Amino acid sequence: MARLQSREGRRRVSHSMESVLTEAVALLDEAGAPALTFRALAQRLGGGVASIYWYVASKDELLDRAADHVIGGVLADIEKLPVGDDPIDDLRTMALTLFDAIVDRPWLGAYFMRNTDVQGNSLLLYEKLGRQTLRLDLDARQRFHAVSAIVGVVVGSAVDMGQEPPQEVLDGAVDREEYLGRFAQRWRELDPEEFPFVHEIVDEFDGHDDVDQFRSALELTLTGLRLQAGG
Amino acid sequence: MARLQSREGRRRVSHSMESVLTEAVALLDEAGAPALTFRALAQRLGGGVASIYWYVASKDELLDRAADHVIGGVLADIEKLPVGDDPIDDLRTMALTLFDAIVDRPWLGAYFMRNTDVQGNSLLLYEKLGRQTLRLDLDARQRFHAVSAIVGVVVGSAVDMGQEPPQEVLDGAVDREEYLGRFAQRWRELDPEEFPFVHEIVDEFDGHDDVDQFRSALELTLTGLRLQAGG
DNA sequence: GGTACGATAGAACAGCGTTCGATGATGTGC
DNA sequence: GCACATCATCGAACGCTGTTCTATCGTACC
Repeated sequence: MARLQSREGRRRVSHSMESVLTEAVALLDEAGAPALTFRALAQRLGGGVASIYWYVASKDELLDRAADHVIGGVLADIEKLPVGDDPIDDLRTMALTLFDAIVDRPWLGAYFMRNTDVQGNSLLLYEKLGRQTLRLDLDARQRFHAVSAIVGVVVGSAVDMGQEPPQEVLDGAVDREEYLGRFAQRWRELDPEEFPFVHEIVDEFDGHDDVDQFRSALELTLTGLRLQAGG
Repeated sequence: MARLQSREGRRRVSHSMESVLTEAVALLDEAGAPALTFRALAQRLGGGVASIYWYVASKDELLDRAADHVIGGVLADIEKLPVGDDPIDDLRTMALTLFDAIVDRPWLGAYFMRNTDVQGNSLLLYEKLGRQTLRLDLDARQRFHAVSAIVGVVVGSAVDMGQEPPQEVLDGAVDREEYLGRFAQRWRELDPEEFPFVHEIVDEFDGHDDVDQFRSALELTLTGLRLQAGG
């Protein structure tokens, strides 16, 4: 795709929507949201800054499309999943797949399903989730709310967990374990009379597993949903 | 508090942590996250930009503290609530109070409970929520997960709903109703064969009430929790 | 009254998203 | 083979941002 030619002057590089999004996501994955700048992206693509504006109208649109690009991968994974007997089991599997993608990409939460005009994959994923609720004994409103609830749990948990850690963790100077441990330590020093709950759960918090935490939250919602659908 | 004096030169203005946070939150509430800049804040306080740095070390810390400032109000509201017989009913009320505060402040979701060192109110709120779970028949891990789940639902729903609308809505040129209606219309034009679920719920989506949506999501989680606690 | 310190502020800096105008490359009609 | 419109690219500039530097003011204390 890259045809470059020059009489003697500087190179011209030709991109494509695909390559722009791929490199944008790569930047985000490698160094987090602040690393995605038009200048950094242009350098990676070997071109000029303004060229990117031929593909997207703004940084917001770039992130919308980058998000949808990632969701495309998630969607492909989800479509590979076997269809089970129990729609709620299928919902759980799909939610977990989505969670895995978001938890490593805190920026994704804020842009998921933000503008379905340019986010065809997100809409398809939404449809895929919703289709499971069609197999349950619910009315339209309950179905709408059910999918919203599941997406809410996924996004909420992922945002809560995946927020950009301070620089020291990103650098690798301090690992996540130790970072959490510091907070735990601070919590342990609180007055037990004033903070009985914090003391109750501090050991659980210290060194806890994000996926476990998410699974539990999801399970509560799915249990509620199952009950609503009549067992 | 504001003592100003000058022989003939320019005024000097004295602030306070309180006034800095109050004005910061006011800016955020009036015009959204992008409106909070150090220059805008300084002008509002009638002082210079660099003065703000005497109170906070960075914009991140400013937002951490602003978030906690708002949560302080939420906490006060929650402490006014009567203690009921059913801890789950109390959890619902508290979650709704928290939701109300976050839904109008999308930025809050991202900064809530981010750094408990400077967010004493958030920690107190977390404790308040958690204390309800102490009245339930659960183990420590379940309690930890329960509170995480509730916070996740609140933040997830609020972030999903409250994301900064495009400029036209913020200006008031287009109201929220119409903005949602546009998406609904686009959805109605999709192929019903390919998007059966979207068609099923599009009327629910169109003109839906955010609070209803959140209540439903919360109810699913609370139902699951009640079941987990043994009815 | 000098002096230390709490608090304020203007100016400058690097980096950001975005816009502008110019220019290279490409495909079409003749 | 050549003009021409269009697609795509790019460097430079603009206004804005968070942040830092350095200088200064005002107050309380000995």
